[in-house]
Amino acid sequence: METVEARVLDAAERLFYGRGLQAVGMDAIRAASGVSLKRLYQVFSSKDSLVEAYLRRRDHRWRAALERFAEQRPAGRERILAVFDWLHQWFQEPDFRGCAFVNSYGELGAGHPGVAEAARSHKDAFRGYLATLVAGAGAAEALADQLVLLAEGAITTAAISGSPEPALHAREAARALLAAG
Amino acid sequence: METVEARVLDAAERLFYGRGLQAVGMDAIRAASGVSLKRLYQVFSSKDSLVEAYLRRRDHRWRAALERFAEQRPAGRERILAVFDWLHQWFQEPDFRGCAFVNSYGELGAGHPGVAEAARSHKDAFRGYLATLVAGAGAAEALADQLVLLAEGAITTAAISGSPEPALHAREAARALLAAG
DNA sequence: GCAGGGGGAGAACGTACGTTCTCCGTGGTG
DNA sequence: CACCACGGAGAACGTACGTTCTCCCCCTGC
Repeated sequence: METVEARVLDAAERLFYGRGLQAVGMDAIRAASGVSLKRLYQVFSSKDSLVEAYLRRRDHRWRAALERFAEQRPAGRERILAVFDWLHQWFQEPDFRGCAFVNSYGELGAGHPGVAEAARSHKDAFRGYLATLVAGAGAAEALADQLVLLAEGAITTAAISGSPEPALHAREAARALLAAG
Repeated sequence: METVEARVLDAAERLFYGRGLQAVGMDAIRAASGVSLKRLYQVFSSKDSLVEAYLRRRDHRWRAALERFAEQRPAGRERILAVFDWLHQWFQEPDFRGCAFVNSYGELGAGHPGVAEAARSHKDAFRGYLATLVAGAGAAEALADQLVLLAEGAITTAAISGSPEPALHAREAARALLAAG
């Protein structure tokens, strides 16, 4: 009873995230979703609008998954370190290929304002979440910016190196910064 | 008296870095370099080989510029912090658009082994350089991995946010980690 | 002056893609 | 049964691109 929109977005996410935006044609999404081109264009008026819907849904899901995971740990330092444990788990998923927003921004960047805006707002929201965790731990607000860099760096480095280890290095650095602050 | 190869690589770097790999056609490189398609294909047998030459040259130049800058500071902690000062300068260049290797890897990633390998070896070399700086400062080797994450995160965050500030946050975090270690 | 070869401009070719259109079958409604 | 609105399959259309080819000019060596 899944809706057509959901089936299309599932296929789009698998393909766009796995192979890049420009490398995936609408026909590949039709084949992967089983939704005819005609119907597909009734639901998403263009490839651009499908790309933006993909990024929007991924942003919500990614942050919800992170928050669900972190909130199982006690607020404070524990919960901050949980972010890096979650990254470590994510990096080990077989289809992990880095940050969808960084990849999309790097591919289209300028010249595609919708994608650039999606990347900016995703990163802003992530920083905002870290800031609430930092406040909850009673640490200096500047720490949030530093944690963002560690997480961001870990995601990119894990993608390129193909190893989940950067999450552990980032976790250790975060621990040291928390202890120093 | 500039060689044809250099003119082509200059144009390729400007266009590939500024707009992405797939968004730039060979004809745009011909127009920007003033080298005819025929000559262009005599020097680079395919677009793929031009892309790889672009990444190779950029890797060398980028690391050489960083090392030239850092070596003006005294070895030790000063020289490690200089890395982040150099990033801060880079982020303010008007055509800064993040890391060419991260962008290329995100765009093509799997399915293009030459690009993936170029990204891996660039990041390895950068980590290697930081490791020598860390050793020169007498700090624990694990610090190199943490500094990589800060630098990597700063590059990506600066690109998406459009602000050079992440370099300062990364510098401050590096200072704290150095003091703690 | 002249033959020949290298190079430039751009056409040509094959392919891929975003988007739309045509044609047909089907299932619900009187 | 007759009608029709919808949806599927895939052809069609316009464009863009990687790569090669054609044609012509100019420069060199004799």
